[in-house]
Amino acid sequence: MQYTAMTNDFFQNVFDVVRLIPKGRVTSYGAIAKYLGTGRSSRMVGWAMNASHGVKPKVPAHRVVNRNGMLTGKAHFATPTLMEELLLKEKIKVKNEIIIDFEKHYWDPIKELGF
DNA sequence: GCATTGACGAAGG
DNA sequence: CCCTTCGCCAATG
Repeated sequence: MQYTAMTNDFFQNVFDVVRLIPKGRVTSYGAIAKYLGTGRSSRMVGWAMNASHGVKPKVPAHRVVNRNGMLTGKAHFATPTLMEELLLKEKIKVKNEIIIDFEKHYWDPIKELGF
């Protein structure tokens, strides 16, 4: 596959940040976007995740949800239940496609990694 | 090349 | 509290 220079760079950047998310923690698309400096372009983060399938070192996309803690991207996984299962393995409980105690598991790259 | 869409988010009604 | 609009930008039709 061939992306434009900018997107390719952006994608790799997003993947790198997602891989830095500690186990049992989650973050939001907007937080990643802000950390990367793209700010409001949170959609591009989601778009990047869409290309994360089959990427080599595995990208824990299941640790990335929207700002409401909703598993909006679960439909894009191999199976509709895979995302919930992966989160559950990391002691993150999910109810009705929403992460319980989302703020408790929230991991902000800007806050944790520093800006 | 214009219109629509999207794993988002904030603001307005 | 729910719904709509706007911004953002790449991909797709």
